[in-house]
Amino acid sequence: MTLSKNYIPQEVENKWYQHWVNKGYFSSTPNEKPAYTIVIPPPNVTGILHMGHALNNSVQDVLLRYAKLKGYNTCWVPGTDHASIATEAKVVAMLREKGIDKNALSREEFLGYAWEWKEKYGGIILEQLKKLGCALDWKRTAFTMDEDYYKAVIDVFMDLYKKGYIYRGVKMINWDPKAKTALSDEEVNHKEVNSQLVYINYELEESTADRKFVTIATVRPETILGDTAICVHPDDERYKSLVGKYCLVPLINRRIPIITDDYIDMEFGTGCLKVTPAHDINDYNLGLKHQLEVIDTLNEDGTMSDAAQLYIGEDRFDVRKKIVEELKSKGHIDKIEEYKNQVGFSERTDVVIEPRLSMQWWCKMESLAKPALDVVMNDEIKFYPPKFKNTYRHWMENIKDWCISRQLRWGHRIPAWYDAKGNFVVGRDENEAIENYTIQFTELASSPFVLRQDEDVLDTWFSSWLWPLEVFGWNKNKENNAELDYYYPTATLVTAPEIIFFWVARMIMAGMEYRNQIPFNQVYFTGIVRDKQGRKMSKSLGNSPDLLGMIDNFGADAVRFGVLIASPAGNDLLFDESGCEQGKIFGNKLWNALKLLHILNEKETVNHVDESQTFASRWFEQRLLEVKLEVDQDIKEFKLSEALKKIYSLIWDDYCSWYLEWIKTAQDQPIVAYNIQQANFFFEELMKLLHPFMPFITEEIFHQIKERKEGDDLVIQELRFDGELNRVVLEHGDTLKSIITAIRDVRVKQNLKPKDEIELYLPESYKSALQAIDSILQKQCFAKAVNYTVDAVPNAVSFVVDKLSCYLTSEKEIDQSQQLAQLQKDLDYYQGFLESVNKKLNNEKFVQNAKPEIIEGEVKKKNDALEKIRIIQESLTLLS
RNA sequence: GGGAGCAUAGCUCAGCUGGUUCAGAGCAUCUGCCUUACAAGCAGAGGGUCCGCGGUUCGAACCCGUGUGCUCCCA
Repeated sequence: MTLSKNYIPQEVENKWYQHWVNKGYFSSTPNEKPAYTIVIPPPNVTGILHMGHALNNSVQDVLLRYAKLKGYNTCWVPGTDHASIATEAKVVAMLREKGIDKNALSREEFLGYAWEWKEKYGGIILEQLKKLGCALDWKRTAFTMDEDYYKAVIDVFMDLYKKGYIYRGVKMINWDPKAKTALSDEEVNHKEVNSQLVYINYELEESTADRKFVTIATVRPETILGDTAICVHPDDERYKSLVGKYCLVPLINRRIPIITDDYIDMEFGTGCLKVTPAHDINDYNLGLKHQLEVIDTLNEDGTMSDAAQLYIGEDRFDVRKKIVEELKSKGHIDKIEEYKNQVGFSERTDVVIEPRLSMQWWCKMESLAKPALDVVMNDEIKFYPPKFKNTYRHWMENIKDWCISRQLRWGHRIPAWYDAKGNFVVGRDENEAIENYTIQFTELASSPFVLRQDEDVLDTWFSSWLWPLEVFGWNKNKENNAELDYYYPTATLVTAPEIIFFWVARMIMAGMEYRNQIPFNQVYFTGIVRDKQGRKMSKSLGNSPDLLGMIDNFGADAVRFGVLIASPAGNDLLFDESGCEQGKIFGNKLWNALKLLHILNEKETVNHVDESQTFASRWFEQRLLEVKLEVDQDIKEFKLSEALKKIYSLIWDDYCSWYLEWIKTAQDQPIVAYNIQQANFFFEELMKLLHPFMPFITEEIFHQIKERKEGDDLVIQELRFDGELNRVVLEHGDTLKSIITAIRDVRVKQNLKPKDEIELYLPESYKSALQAIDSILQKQCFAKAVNYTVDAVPNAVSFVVDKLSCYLTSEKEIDQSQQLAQLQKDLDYYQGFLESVNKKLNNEKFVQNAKPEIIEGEVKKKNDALEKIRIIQESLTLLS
């Protein structure tokens, strides 16, 4: 086998993904092993892969593949969400390009186009997840509008309606004038914007000598056309005389009363509030209280309605400008101030939300929320990081009824039917509705009647809250559902904190309501992906990098590396392409280690004759076990970047820089059989450990280490944790590394070339411990000999490693001054250190209060420092 | 307005129950090396008022208070 100079990901990634899928490695069926289940947070069918997905899915893939390594029967369910508002917007835009108006189409025609669109574009993101290497069980791919899923959503609606949770009612809702639909509170983003606070004079009906008008302040001057009162605080001395009188709305001269309410903030503006019950939630409540008229001056598309009297059919924002000009020219403006205020924007269309009175379907939340709150607060479901428990509790304790209807066509159509008079019944289908109608409205049903189904659909989250249940056929197979029993509750949900209320909370509610079981054991909230400047990556900013381009450029493994290395548990992630670069370079390092192994495998082998020849392999075996244990713990705590860093360092530093160098032999020299055998074994183990993070290259290397039988693939291997850690061997390894590094440092400082021969002297007292490693030392340091001595060595460079005083001699001249300076520096350090330790030990209070083991430690430190000072002073005497 | 979090090397971040495994890692920087796996590399090194101030303590990056700056969530 000849290997290319560098690793070329493009040549292997597709091949292995195809192989894994063909072999069915990702598809799971219940068996006797424990299950480890993840359901993917279903991306929108409109979605294409962006950084958020890359992070989220890389994390899930790591967790899943790691669980596989630990012997679980893993199942990761893929799928997509129909995303009613986003998809409908896409379809409408597509139709517009074709010159088709949505409103000219029948419902069926529109849905025809929508399905066509979904079939064409809806699977793109899933294909992209394959590129990323995600070990998804494709046979289980689900869609929230699949036939069975659709039915489950309708059945849940029916059930909650029967339980009295779902009702119909007129309330102030968030209206999206672009999508022309109601939104839930969670779909509204509040942003601070620069506005103008316009002070407008309303003429009094009965003006007096000193007062002809009242002045109100508003940021929405166009809404004055819907005003039905002016309200002041009952205690406001300025306006007491006006209460109960009337004034006139400018331009239209509507006569409106001046009322009082202690809701008014006397400090804000002029202390006079214009009341527009149709267009503000607070004004609406005031209106209810004071029985004010409600005048809806806006159409559903955000233009002025007939009721506005003026500017009919013109857009609300155009009117805002025009009306100010008109008010100005007619002398109604007192002044205009710059003002910052919070404005709601639609999560999906980003247009300014209109508060609007509207008849909608609602779901009562209180009794659903209670058990869902409990299971999180008592840690039955664990949140990582736990700080999100607070957020969750706050929302759950202040939960409001959920507006579940949307004035859209793409989605689950509300299963309610109306007669000509507006009476309604619910039913799974028309027949059931008719049946229910004849029961509920017996008299009306006795003469011929026509039922018409509600035109609206349900909120998308009203379907996705069933995701962990219905992907396993919860509603489809109500009885004896072995799949659901086996895979549910799922193990881990990996998601963004942004959808904690939208989705996470509601899945917990659905799980508790319908199975009295939590839907997942733990929730890991990933951080928000930001760019180098710390800005959130978003479509609108256009600062999300082109992921497929990056995968083409660096390879999927490198992109995963770049994302995961920057992803500390629960913190935001500052993404920078240099991480991918590092991943690519790491891949290349692995490739080169493989090449060296090939070379070593070709060598003649010899059996070892003494233990020091196998020390390297015995040491690395311990390091490997040590890191496996640490990584295992890190992954349990979702410290994925920590885990990856440890594996990276284990491979690059311990395996490549130390271990392979230690066992390597000169070109014409044979290699110790035990070492080369272990080197291969370790490399395989390292590939297993790294595989969850970088699946492609590890699989490729696994197959390049040696010829393998059909079906002997890395992806299905299990990780071994053999034996107990031998700390003595690890310490010896550390000592060995320290001595080698110290000698290299001396060489640099003394201008000794790596190949200038030296002779090494180590303390006699450590002979028994060090002899096991001195053959490595000799080879690595290019030492002619390793000697043991009790005395200081003359004409030598001395250096201190741990508690060892070492000397080396060379043919070449030693630079005394350099050596002197170094020793003096060391001496100063240790004397300072000793002083600080003595300070503690001489402090009575320290000795009284500190724990015994701390004091013991300080005494030990003191003795170590004294020993080192003695050694250094001895060397100094020798030099001078 | 209410709540949560963050501030440690030039950059990105670790740092558990207060004590030397405490001042760390990676990247970047500097120096020397074309040493036959790897110059996408090897070897070595430098680099910090642990945000400011005050307190608790024998002892504080860590605990408490306070100020400043930033981020997020909710209304």
